[in-house]
Amino acid sequence: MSRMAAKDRREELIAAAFRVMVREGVTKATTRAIVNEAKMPLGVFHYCFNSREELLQEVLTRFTDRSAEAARKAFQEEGDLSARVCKSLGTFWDGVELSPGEHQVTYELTHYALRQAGFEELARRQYESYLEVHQTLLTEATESEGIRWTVPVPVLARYLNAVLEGLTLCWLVDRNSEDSRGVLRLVGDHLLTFAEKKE
Amino acid sequence: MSRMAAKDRREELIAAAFRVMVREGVTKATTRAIVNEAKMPLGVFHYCFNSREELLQEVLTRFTDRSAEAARKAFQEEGDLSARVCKSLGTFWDGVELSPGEHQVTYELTHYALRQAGFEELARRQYESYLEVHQTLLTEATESEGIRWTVPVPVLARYLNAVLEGLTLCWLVDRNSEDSRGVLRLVGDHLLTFAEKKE
DNA sequence: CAGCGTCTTGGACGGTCGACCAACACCTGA
DNA sequence: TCAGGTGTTGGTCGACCGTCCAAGACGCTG
Repeated sequence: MSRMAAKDRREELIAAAFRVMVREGVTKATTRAIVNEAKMPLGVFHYCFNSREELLQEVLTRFTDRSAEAARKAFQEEGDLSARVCKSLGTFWDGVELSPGEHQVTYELTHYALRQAGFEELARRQYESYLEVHQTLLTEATESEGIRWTVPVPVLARYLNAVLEGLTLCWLVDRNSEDSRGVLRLVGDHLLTFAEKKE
Repeated sequence: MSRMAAKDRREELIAAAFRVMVREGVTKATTRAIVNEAKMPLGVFHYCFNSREELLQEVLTRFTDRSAEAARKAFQEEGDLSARVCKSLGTFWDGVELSPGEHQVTYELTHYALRQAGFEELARRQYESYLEVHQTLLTEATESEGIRWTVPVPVLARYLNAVLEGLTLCWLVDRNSEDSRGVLRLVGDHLLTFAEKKE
């Protein structure tokens, strides 16, 4: 194998682990499966990582950041509040249907973290990040649209997060897009009822 | 060990597996952990089950039935529609906070089933059951309250399922009861806006 | 009592896993 | 040039896993 800095190999291993997880699930992402995906000999693994858990930690935080980034990108800037909410939800959902595996893995990682001693904090950070993104976007809308929310923003954020996560999970199982989008419309309209013109 | 019919041992093993999963997670429920929990020698396992997967199948379907039963029980029969919806959601939530482990396992089993070749159908049946319970209860309310829903019942059922599952998942991670109950109130009120007096 | 299903048990097999290590190859700077 | 830090490699270790089996114990029936 051509010589490569340990740092670079770490990144490639993380990317390989990412692919394996999306394709086959978290439990199947063994050290051997990962180095095989990266086309590296097994010995490389523990030269770059102290343990498999260290890799998993890294992957989980990247997934979390990735989700947050995707959510932020889904947030539309143009049009009136109604159009923006509708578009944002639609864009989020397109992402789900486009890459179901990635979303599936985020759930698996959460449950893995909840059961792994010393990993609970990572799961907590994951959901803290989710909620924070929703809060930020809700608050941003407040300023740019000249409205205020008639319900506490943390509650609204949790509501949105719950619906989106629950809906995604259900779709991952039964793939019923039509009803799912119906729910999305329901929630979008519902959200608008909490927006009140300022003054 | 005292003599016992294979059928009875099966039930005890299923119950033991149930306990191990709730306590330590699905992946930790190995054949050895299960027979140990049941205080039986290892050999018993494959005398009662053809494979570990056969046990898991059994446990998953029981969990599914159990959830459906719990949901049906949470459905309140007394009072007007508003009080019933409010009480039902409250009862469901009390169940979540009372036994988080059980709910956590249902998610783990879902994701396990989605990744296991030949098990996808079980996961599908699980969520089909969830949705069906919601539909049934919504339709029941239709008749006993003399109303009709202004939104297709399957969409409403999926909405409820999504919120409850997503909210539970989020709570399992961050244990924020206050905001969770706030969301529940939001959703309860929202649901009522879809009820329309008949004629 | 003998015979025969049913149940019990401890041990063993092959496989996979995370982790580790000694030996070697390479590159750089003194 | 050569010594020492850095990267590479294949093999190996002990642990744990699901599964299987032989040998025997039990209890009913004829």
